[in-house]
Amino acid sequence: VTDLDTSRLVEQLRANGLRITQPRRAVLEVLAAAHDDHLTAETLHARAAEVAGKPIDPSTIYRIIEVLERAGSIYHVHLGHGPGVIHLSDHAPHHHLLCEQCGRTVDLPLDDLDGLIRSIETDHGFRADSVHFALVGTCLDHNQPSRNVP
Amino acid sequence: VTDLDTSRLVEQLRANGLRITQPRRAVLEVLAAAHDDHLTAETLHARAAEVAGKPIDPSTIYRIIEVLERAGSIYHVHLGHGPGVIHLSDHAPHHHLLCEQCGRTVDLPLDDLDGLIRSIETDHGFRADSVHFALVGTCLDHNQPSRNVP
DNA sequence: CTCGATGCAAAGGTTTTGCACCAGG
DNA sequence: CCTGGTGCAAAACCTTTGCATCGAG
Repeated sequence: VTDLDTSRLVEQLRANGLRITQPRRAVLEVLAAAHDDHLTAETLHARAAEVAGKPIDPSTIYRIIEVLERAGSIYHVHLGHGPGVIHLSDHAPHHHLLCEQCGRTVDLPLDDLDGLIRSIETDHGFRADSVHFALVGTCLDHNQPSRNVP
Repeated sequence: VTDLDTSRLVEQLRANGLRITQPRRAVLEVLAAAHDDHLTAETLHARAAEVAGKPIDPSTIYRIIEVLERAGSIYHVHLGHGPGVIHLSDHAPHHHLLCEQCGRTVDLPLDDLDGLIRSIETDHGFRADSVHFALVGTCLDHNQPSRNVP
């Protein structure tokens, strides 16, 4: 499964005339393995370096994120106060409930919001990006350690 | 109206045992005058300094924001990729449609979302902050390829 | 070979923090 | 007065950029 995901991502890069370098391959493997996790650039950096077996420069990670975003492979959004988070764009569409207390994100199935988003588009002429949605608030127990917000 | 707002904010500070200093008063006046604008810290800083008639240090602004947030007077969220935005917490509840192309926010009436927010709370144990809502997407005037989402 | 991609280093914008001094109550 | 608040300066934090070099195709 992970290998298939990686190959597919590699194809997406090739289709855009981009080179498959070692750092890029490592990033793609990490993303494919992360499934629906929301990685920060820092986490992605650390994991990719581990996969590659050698250090990768942070700036390279950010440039790869930019390239992948333009290629349509990933999304990158700032949900709360902390760093931006990244995930593959072709996962099951979902939204994020972001707890401001602990920074934890809870996934919300698309259909919970689908009707709303549609009506906003017709009523307000605003096309909501269905995977970039974040609803900020507080989860019931906000004592958990956070990845995104201290 | 603005004066009343300012006094009320001053009372909120006093109630929390906080001192009414010149920079704080200036910030409160700016906030009261801003109505439902979504100020960045930088804008707040500039306006407060103007109101005070003398320079205020940026760090002071950030500390005031922190204090006001703890006192419950204001909210402070990061809607998109840019800096955080601030507004009073007791304005007419509304939500934000944030255009990623132009950064413009469109207000969305509360009742469009009220049912949804309620059902999220019961279904997911997540209390959405009804004034902190941001739906990221693209407004009609800017239906072009995005920097973030091609 | 050639151009795109990387590493390094430095700077960018936003926010936080340490410390000595100032001023509100 | 006396503690909380401020200004200043420096750093922390996340991210971007310039430039020389490297390596994929």
